[in-house]
Amino acid sequence: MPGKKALNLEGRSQDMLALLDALDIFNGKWKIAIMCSLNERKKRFKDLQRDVGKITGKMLSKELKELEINELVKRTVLDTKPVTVEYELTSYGGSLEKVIIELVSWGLKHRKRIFRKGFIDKKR
Amino acid sequence: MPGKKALNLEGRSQDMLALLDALDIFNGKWKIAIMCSLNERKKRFKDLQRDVGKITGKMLSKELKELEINELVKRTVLDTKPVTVEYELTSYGGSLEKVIIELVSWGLKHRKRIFRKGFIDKKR
DNA sequence: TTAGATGGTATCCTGAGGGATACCAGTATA
DNA sequence: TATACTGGTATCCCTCAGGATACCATCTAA
Repeated sequence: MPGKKALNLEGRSQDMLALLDALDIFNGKWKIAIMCSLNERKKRFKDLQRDVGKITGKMLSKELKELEINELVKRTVLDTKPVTVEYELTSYGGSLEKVIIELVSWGLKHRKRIFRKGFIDKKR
Repeated sequence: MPGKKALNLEGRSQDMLALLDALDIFNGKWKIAIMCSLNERKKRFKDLQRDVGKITGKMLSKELKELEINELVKRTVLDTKPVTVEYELTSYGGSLEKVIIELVSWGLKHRKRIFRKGFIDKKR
């Protein structure tokens, strides 16, 4: 199939570059889940740990740091009896709400489909 | 979904379970990018390889197989001079379009933000 | 006193995710 | 003849993501 040469096909499209950039931000196993949990409301460390799968403290701490660096999450230390720390989305982090909503929405449909097919959820 | 109140005091919410399921489907470094590329139109192996980042043949092959198993992508072998293989989204795979659109859209905004801040894109 | 909750950090260690490279068979083009 | 394209496989190899575990200091409740 010759002949389709001269489109603006100089490698990857802007869309693809943008997507790869976005995916870079969400490397690691837990970042999107954390963002999703925080999208509900601000939460403390242990709340997050219970909320998100079986993440270890070390991993949660690490992922949160990276999200903070990327200005998606804000960390606030409260001067309470045992120190508590609150995590919340920044307004920039909030700009991910649509992505998260679509992802969750798809996940819900996917679950129904899986269950309809009779598969068993062994992992969680 | 917005405005959700159901306090789920015992463990993770349905939303979180659904999200974790969805993320499981997209493990690996390239699956979402592949889906994005195929969302544009059906493509052949080498087209995909050029389209998506610097993915190796081995990885592309592997990711495509997994997507096929999950019924997100359909593979068709064409009886041409050198055998060509077409990959396209299944209708189920197509149900991810909104997710992809939101992700790309966010990525584009993110790129602008990064460039505005004067960071340099070293990796691609 | 002991246990629990708070939010972490420091280490150790393993598996697999994934890159690099070579190779294959068939066709075409120069 | 030699090179390049098609869509892959087969190996080798190695980093590092991420799990397990222990630990820390402070405070409260039983």
